[in-house]
Amino acid sequence: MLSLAEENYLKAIYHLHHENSKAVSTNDLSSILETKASSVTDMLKKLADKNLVVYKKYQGVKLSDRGETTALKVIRKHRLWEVFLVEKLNFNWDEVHEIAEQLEHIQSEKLTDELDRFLDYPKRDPHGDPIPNKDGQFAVANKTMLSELEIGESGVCVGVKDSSPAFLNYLDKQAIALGKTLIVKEKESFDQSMLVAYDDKALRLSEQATQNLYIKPNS
Amino acid sequence: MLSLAEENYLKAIYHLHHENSKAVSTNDLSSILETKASSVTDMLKKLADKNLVVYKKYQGVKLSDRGETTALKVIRKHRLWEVFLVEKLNFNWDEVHEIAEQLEHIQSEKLTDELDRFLDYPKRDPHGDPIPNKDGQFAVANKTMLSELEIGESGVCVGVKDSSPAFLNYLDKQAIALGKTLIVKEKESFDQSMLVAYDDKALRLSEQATQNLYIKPNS
DNA sequence: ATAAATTTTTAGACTTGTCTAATATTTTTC
DNA sequence: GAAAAATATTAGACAAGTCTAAAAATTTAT
Repeated sequence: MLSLAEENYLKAIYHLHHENSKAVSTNDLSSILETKASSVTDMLKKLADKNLVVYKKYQGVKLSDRGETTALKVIRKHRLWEVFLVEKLNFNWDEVHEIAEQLEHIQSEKLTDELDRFLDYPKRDPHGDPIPNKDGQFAVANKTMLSELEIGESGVCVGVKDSSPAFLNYLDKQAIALGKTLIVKEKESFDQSMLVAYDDKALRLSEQATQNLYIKPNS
Repeated sequence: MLSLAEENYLKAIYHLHHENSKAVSTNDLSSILETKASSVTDMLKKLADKNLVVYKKYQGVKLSDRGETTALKVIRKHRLWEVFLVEKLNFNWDEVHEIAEQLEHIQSEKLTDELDRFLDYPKRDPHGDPIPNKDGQFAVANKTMLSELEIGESGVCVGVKDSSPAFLNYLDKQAIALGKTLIVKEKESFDQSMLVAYDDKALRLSEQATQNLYIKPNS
């Protein structure tokens, strides 16, 4: 039975590893987890003792199979609860992360599986992230960053990389939501901003924005 | 912002106080909370410093107004989650307590209130206990222990005092559920057991059982 | 390829909530 | 109303998870 802190470390290692698939550094973990590097080192030793991670001093860390399974269970719970909050309890997609951070640590396999059934086995959370099934498996979507599209290309919004309330709120304000179709009208080489068209209007998006919106390209 | 341990102490003080309305003893708390008496003393000092309880050495403890409000919020959440688990997630009434013990500590007023709405403002949890509203108010039911009924009297099951899985399972096995009407046929003065009739059958219940079933008497 | 900068680890300390053992207070009993 | 029993508190210790400051290892730059 893992502590809340241990589960949070495993989740953070999972996410960092899947961003740039190499061993995760102490500093990256400390910045994500908002702790000091020395605390991270302490915890990595403990997780290594429990065979949840593979850790060699000064070499970074990665999850063991057991660690990955555990991380995926926590992520599954996090995303299912997010769906619940949005679909059943009238939450907006920018309000759910913080609460799901708490709910993801509730221990009850039956609870998780019944919640999954109650929500009708959702495949994605409100931010477009895939929900692992009971066995930790999930579909990898065919998607690119909006910033990768060329002028004239179009696609459907299918997710966000940055799911901070600030970004999600900004998208709400621009009426950009998952499912909307965007067409790239211009790309400004000076600042990498883009002019995109949707819903009969056009909008300029900063590089910051286009590098955080996932698109499923048309064709 | 209170810790999980602090919330559990407040809840335990609340429950013990409402059983036999006098100041709650250190030993009673330690037995409910499964800790040592010395740990209880330590925590009571801390809660007194935070003005959540009124505590004088060797004199027992009771909740301050602020402490009672806090305890009622935790109890409200516990009971709402129990309703959710039974009504929406197919749990039996003997399975929900343990999970609700975890869920009751989730911090989000909006979550609690939306859950309340989603469940259509339930008045009682699956064990018949009242659910405090947003302001901490709840209806006190007109009920007595089954053991208090005389021969020939009848009433409807409206709650259980002991909500341990063992007792709830026993009731399930006897097909006794909330809402059932019971009629007292015999009372045995030797061991205080009772013969009760319901659903066209008769059953002998031990004193242990009759002292843990709440009945709303007919007339 | 060495010096400087960065990253990581170690050592020792603090907080929360718990424990055991010893002591103090209250309650019960005779 | 004293002695015995029960209850409660204090003192000191420990584990988990964190911190700061100092030391060690690695990476980068010249």
